[in-house]
Amino acid sequence: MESTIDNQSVSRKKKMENMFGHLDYKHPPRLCPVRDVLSQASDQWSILILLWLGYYPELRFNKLKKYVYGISSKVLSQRLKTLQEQGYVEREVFPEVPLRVEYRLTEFGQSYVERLLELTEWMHQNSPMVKANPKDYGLK
Amino acid sequence: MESTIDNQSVSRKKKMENMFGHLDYKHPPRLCPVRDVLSQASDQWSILILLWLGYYPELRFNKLKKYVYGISSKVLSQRLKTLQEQGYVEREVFPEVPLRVEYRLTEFGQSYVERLLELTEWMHQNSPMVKANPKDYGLK
DNA sequence: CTGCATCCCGTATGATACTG
DNA sequence: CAGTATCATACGGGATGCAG
Repeated sequence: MESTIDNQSVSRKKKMENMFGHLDYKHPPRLCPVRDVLSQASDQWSILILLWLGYYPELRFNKLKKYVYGISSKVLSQRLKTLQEQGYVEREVFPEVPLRVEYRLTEFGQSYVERLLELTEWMHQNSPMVKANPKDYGLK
Repeated sequence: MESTIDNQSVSRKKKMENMFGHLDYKHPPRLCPVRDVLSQASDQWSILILLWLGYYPELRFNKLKKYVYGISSKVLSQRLKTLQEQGYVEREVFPEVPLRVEYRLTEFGQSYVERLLELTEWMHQNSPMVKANPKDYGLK
């Protein structure tokens, strides 16, 4: 039992050292997976957007806006832009009348959503808080 | 190949339906694992704090502050408080002179850090951006 | 329909100083 | 040492309007 915890601990340390370098806070690495990357795509809105894009093969702007209930047009377009730049999302414009724009996950995005779902699912199953605090998200 | 993608897609949908209910945006579930839980513990500072607490068995306030370079006392204590309330972190006070306070992960926190590390490690290995954008985090 | 521009505000954050 | 209090500020994000 204790050895299991130790093994986990050792595994964690190894992983961290691989990512963060020698872990000397006086000389931190130039590249930080958390600060540089994860923080760009782990906020509430981005996660919800990505999950919905993982559920449907493609989604148009206003459809997405409905599913991610509560998000504003501005924030949605901002997040989509960032997610696009970071390589999670593809945007395709169909020059029809009226204009049609479709968003879909890239392969990289698909892969990220897999991990995200594992994390979210685990949260859903394990956190006592999620079951204790039902809320209304400003739905009308 | 295509069937593999389909299977992934089916798996994703199943997971989402389990977590989010029937996925009707007009009648969203009262409980949302992303909005209620994950968003509380997936911001940049919380992740870094948790990772460091996963690396060391326990850490004192100022030590933690040094490792999570760039964080202010205020924000650190705020996050620790939240993480404590959410059940990720334990706080122990030793009424010595000078005062000593130690923080450590709960079992739940340990478990979360495992998942966080997987995600972070994957980010580190897969994102092209993390390698493309070296930065200075205000270190002196 | 898509989604950007503008205005506006509350909160989060950072710096500094101070207390138990 | 471990935080809290205060102040100044930056940023996220909502509402509205409009352009392609």
